Amino acid sequence: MTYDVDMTTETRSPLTRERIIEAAVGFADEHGVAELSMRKLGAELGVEAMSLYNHVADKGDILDGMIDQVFLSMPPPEPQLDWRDALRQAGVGAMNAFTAHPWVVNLLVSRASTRAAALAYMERILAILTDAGFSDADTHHAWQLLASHTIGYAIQQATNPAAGDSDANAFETWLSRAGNSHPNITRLAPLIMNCQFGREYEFGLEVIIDGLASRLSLID
Amino acid sequence: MTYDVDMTTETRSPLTRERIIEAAVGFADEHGVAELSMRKLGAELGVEAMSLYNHVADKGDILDGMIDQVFLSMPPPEPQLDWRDALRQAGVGAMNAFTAHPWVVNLLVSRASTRAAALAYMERILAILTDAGFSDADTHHAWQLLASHTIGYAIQQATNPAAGDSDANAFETWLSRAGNSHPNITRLAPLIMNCQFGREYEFGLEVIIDGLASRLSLID
DNA sequence: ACCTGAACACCGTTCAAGT
DNA sequence: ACCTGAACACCGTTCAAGT
Repeated sequence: MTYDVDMTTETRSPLTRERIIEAAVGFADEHGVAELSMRKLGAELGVEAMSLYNHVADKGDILDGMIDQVFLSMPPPEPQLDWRDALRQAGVGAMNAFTAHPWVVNLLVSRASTRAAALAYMERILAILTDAGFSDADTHHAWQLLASHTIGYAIQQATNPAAGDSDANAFETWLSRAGNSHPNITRLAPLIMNCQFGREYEFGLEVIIDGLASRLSLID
Repeated sequence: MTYDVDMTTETRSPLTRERIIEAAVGFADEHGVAELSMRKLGAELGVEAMSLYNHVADKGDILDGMIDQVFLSMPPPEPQLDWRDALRQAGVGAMNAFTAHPWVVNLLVSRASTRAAALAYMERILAILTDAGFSDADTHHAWQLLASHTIGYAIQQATNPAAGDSDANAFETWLSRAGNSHPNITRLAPLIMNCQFGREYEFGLEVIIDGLASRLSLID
């Protein structure tokens, strides 16, 4: 005895590239990107691994799509903002996305591919700087500095020795064993273990923006 | 008929953890860390893959050893230096090591393990800052800022869209297709493609050191 | 003590076969 | 047009067997 209405079952919508990438992002958020495999992703979607190849070129295509989706989730800065506020908003928006999806910095490094969405983000920052009056050379310098700062903090956060359950333990056991020969780390251990990366990031962002502003004031 | 002296053959010295890691570093320098496998590494050493397990715990043990070796290759800053020069020397030394072994930033991100050699590097920087007169909180801020800057540039360099042979082409073909909607990237393309990351890094390092110095002068 | 072959459980991917 | 099972070439790793 069969029913016509099987809309109530879990897997209704047909497979698409979009749905596959969405599921991959969810899987990576939950289990980390290292655990992601075609077979597991297929199972997540109620399908065999080989079916995925009807909608994506290969696994790399999925990983690229995941990078794109994270960058697309960063809201564009509101256009009426002062360039300082625009940079703050763009920076914090990127940092938030990297915090929500820590695996993306791993993908950015390991794939070394320039994704369209990442270039769109870059274009936004370059526009802010150019409109603020920076020369081409200084706009490029500033982009490098801002991008490095953001990526650098995202990585510090993602690889924080004192984050996670087991890692905090690992850091403490290392301290109890090697602490004597590392007096400064020992003394600063509480600060290191309770590091608020978001605040550290914003502190550094202010330093950089101030530095850029003083450079701009030299010109006009 | 056998000879006692087989010192002339290629594989004389016995297998050790040290030799394995050394070979792994050389392999990664040449082929990239993604290509590294136990079987290939064994072949490189004239031995079956399974023999490696007599000297290392597992592949992760090798990867950790590779991280250690890169950090150990960074020379400690000369002790008599002014703190600004000491930071410059430590920063440039780290950047040079990351340039010579671009795969290490990949390992740092993907493994998220805190290695003893990396902590020794951290201890050096903390000592410089503390000796210069920074408070504990500011020493921690400064470490975060300097480390983020260094890691960030290393990654920008390792994933540079205009580096390598095929990637430069990829960036140019992307430009010819999407350049119209990205006027700032198009205008700055020559700067982007000829970016001297080492110089960009040092430019940013000076900005950071100046910012730190002004913070220090507020105190005394 | 150290090395090895065979085996196991996993990969990404191809391809002929199904509907 | 889309999904599948079997297969291929590769992983990391274990283990009993060799010397």
